[in-house]
Amino acid sequence: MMPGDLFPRHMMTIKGKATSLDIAHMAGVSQPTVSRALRGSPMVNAETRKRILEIARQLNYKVDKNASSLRCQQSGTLALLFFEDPTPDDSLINPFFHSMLGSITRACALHGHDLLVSFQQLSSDWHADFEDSNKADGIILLGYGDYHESVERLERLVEQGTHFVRWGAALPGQPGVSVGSDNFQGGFDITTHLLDQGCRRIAFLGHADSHYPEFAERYRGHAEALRARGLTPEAALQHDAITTEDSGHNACLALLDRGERFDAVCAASDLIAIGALRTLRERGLRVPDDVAVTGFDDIPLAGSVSPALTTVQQDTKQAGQLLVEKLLGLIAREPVEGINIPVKLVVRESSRRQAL
Amino acid sequence: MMPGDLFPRHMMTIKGKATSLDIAHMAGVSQPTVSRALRGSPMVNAETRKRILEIARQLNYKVDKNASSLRCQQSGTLALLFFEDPTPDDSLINPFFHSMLGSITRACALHGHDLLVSFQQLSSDWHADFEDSNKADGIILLGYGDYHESVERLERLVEQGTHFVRWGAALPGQPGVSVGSDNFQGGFDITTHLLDQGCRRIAFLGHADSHYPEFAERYRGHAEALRARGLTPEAALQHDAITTEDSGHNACLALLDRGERFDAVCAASDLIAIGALRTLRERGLRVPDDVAVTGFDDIPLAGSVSPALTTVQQDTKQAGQLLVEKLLGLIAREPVEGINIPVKLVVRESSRRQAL
DNA sequence: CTGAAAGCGCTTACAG
DNA sequence: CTGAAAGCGCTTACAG
Repeated sequence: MMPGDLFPRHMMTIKGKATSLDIAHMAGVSQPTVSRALRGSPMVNAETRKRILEIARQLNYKVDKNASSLRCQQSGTLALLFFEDPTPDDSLINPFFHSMLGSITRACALHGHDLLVSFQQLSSDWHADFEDSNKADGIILLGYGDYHESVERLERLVEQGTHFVRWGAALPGQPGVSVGSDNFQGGFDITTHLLDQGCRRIAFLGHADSHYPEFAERYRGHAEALRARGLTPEAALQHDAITTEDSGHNACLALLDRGERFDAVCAASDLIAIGALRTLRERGLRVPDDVAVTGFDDIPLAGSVSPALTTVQQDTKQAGQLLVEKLLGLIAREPVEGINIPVKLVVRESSRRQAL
Repeated sequence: MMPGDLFPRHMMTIKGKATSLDIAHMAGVSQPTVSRALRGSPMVNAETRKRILEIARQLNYKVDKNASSLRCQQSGTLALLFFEDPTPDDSLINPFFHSMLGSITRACALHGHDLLVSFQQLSSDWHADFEDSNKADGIILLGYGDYHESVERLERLVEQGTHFVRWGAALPGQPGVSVGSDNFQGGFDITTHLLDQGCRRIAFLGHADSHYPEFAERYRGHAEALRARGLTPEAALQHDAITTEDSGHNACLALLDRGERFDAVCAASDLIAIGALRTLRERGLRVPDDVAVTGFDDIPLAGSVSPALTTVQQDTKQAGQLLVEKLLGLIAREPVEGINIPVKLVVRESSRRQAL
């Protein structure tokens, strides 16, 4: 170290944040060597590295992510876009997505990535430019809504070469990579369970068309289970509903007011089922004795409502992990396929008939 | 434009993302002019600006955030750190925090900022270096837990000059800026309500000491309400609990097993109250007739459990907004004070006595 | 109103 | 094993 050269740079920046150049001066090495040492490069002398690391620790030095991201052209950050349903009011996010958020953040942390979160109105232009601006290396799309309204934008993302995965039914012919639950199997299993409980006329609450592919798959499983027992699905027993409690409440009400008779409600989601529970309670119908009720998702609420809700559990932990891993795969330009994750039937009181 | 100079730069980068230099070449201006035009600087000729904007649109150009953040030394990003309670398992985040997340993301968007989300184990070292690495301009801390365990780290953040706000009881002598609910008033109001319903022996479920300042404030309000009616708070009627359903269940059970008699449960949170509801149901006690029950938070579940839960509503919308605004104030080096937000009593069936 | 120059703090060839 | 050089893509004085 040259006497006249003592820490001039460091003296100047001591007030602000320390940079790798400050450390270089203090350690008497060049700035690239500091960079190498901090990144654990093997081509740095062990003692030099130790000295550098110690100084960095003392100065509470942290690598400037903007600089390193700019240089490396990748950010180590993923973006999560939540799409909200009609309710643009406060904070009524589907509880199911909350679990997903938890597992996604955890999976990101596990892979050393940070997570940007953004809520989107379905209608508005997607704020999907996190990748374009190099703030994120890829995007996770999460949220129900009319599939037909989003498919065009998905295609544009594919076209632009944006790295993204979406949570939803993984069906052939969709743009991009999807990770979802095995909705068909879930619908099949829970309907079979209702049949096993002696139910014969099962109302299905939830959209059953291509606008809502996940619900449609659940309905397909539902119908298949009926047919497997020699029953015929009746269109009159299906009523559209989106995944809110109110929507479920209204759908159940509509069927009752229309004079439909049924001994079970197979709801396309827990929130819908909880809305139906309310309708049935208001009408003095006992659950499960008069009408058995089932949901889908196994949100935390499902076990706490009264009667506790039989439902299909989605494996959110695995889902979050897979979403992150598939996305990282895409970013690494590996071949990536969509997947449907196995589900699990969870039987609780809402469908347990006393007498068989 | 010199003939020999036609788009050479552009030709080279047309495969990758467009940069401001590409646009400059195409528009026949210098790169700084492009930068100015895109940022809406008034010192750019209107026609030039128009031409530049059009080219940028065609190329789907987005400003590189890493470059601009590096240059400007600020990221336009805030970080949200969730601290989780004991349950390191999956995704059991307090539903109350979910609402907060919603309102915080919305407030961020409103102020043109992005949000990084990270979950922390309380025990581990805080991953609070988002600001040190220039990934975020400031940090929002969110999560219950033992205050004594975090206060030291909060002090270190203050010392380091980190910009942060935390959600929690805003009490004198705390390090940093806190935004919280008026927990004292909430505890006072809901206890007064129980007294108005004819309750006389009210159990309080939740920690009531300085380890959990928010709960302690609620208890203080509770005790004050009793005294205002000439009653004396009894230590035997208070039982510690953290904000989980299980903890509430156990606390209520412990009081019953200990032989305490009470005609109301004033729980320090909705989750605790819901746990208590379960205990009471298991013991064959009717709510509200035998025991009235109240919570605190007004999570979505509160209105859906049976009987629906009387509780104190925290204004999460305003909370999220204030957290973001206070933090932005700190970042802008404005003087910023903590605040306690007014709360609202929400009366539902769980405390409505038939006969007064 | 516009351009040439400098520089934010890194990482990565390249040369030794 | 280490250093000098270049450059990632911006923004901001500075000069005109």
